[in-house]
Amino acid sequence: MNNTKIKIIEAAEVEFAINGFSGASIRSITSSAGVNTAAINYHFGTKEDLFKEVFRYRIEPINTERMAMLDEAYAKNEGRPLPLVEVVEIIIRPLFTKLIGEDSNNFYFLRAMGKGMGEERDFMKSLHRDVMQKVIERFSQAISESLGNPDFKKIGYGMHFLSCILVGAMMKHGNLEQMSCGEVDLTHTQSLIDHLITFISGGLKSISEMDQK
Amino acid sequence: MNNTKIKIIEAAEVEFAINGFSGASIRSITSSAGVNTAAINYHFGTKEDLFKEVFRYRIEPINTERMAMLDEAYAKNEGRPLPLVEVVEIIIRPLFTKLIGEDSNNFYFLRAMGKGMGEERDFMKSLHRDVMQKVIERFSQAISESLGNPDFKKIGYGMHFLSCILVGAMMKHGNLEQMSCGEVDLTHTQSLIDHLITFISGGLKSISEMDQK
DNA sequence: GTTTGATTCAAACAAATGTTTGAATTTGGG
DNA sequence: CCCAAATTCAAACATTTGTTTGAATCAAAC
Repeated sequence: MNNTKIKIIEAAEVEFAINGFSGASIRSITSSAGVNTAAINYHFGTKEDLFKEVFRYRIEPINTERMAMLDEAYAKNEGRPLPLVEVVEIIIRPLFTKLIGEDSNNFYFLRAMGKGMGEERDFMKSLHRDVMQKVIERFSQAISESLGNPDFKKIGYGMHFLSCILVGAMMKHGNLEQMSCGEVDLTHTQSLIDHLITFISGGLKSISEMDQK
Repeated sequence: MNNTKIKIIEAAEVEFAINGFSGASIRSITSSAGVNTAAINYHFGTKEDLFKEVFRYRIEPINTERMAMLDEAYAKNEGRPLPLVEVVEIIIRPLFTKLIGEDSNNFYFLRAMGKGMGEERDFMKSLHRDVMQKVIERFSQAISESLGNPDFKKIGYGMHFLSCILVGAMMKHGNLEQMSCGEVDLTHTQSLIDHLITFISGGLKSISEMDQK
């Protein structure tokens, strides 16, 4: 990919992370990328197109890895249902570790995407559908199996909470000054991942064991 | 409170809910409230001041009720640690039920606040600190007791996830067209509350039982 | 070296932004 | 009824917004 395009994408991640889609401006992105104001429209089309490109540029390798890891785990288990924590770990780990070391924009990317998921614009909804739907369906199925195929409504709630907590955690990850709840240094990615996996697995298990009403 | 002020607050909730703080404009709020463009600046000061007022107007009664419920539960239990689900329920239930029946802006308010919590502007950080800090500290303590006072770091993570999941759930609550994961009708508040309480309690419990490293 | 296509640039575009102004209107107490 | 304060209003303010334009610059192939 073009040099200018990459500079724009990386600057855009930072701006989108801090200010969200609406709050980030073309000029703040281009000036911090050190390119001309018109460069975004020339290379990407519109501001929305830029956001989509940033989203895809980062999330697609993550989703590819997730799918591959799930395939591999199922192969190793000869098609039997996987332990719940294993499935949850496959959802979470690539999200936080894939980019570490490759470049340092990782923190910003997660926050940008977390905020983007909250946007209710049409382009964001269809982007989410295009990029995430297959992955969500696949992992819903895997989690359902791990939990012994409970009522499907429970899986729906579980996946909803899982996505909520990931969006929330992504939005705040790496942002040290963030509010919430003292004491926790959200830049310690490894510890965050461990606790996230434990929390989500425990939550899903509890829901699957709920009394039916 | 003045009639115009209330009309503005209610219109602002809707606009902030759909478009976030940056995405909502003074003119869209005033025109859907049926008041003059200058009314916001006259009655509230700035756009930020309006957001703060909306936030306080809704969240303060909720927090008052939360504190009262916690006091009452402790009194009934003669000061002994409460069951975890009870504490979690006190955090969650007032958030979703307080406004139901009183008016129908409830859904919008939750989404507006959920998105607002994601804003990284200074005014939002200090607003959060002013309005939420005491409540968070109090409930951190209560949850810690319910879990048998585990390592404080675990409570930190737990409260972080709890806040993440609430923000995420609020952001999407009542927004039917939302993405995420089919099958779940997020407007069925009662069922959502039950599942939320179960999920969060299960997650917190799992974290408290984690191996120390 | 010339030519062709891709890229960059400064400048301008119209529209939307939050806020202010000062005159008009409404309100309520004396 | 009158006055003074509070409120509403249309209009304008200066910025900022996303996007477009057309000339200038660059790159590479012939």
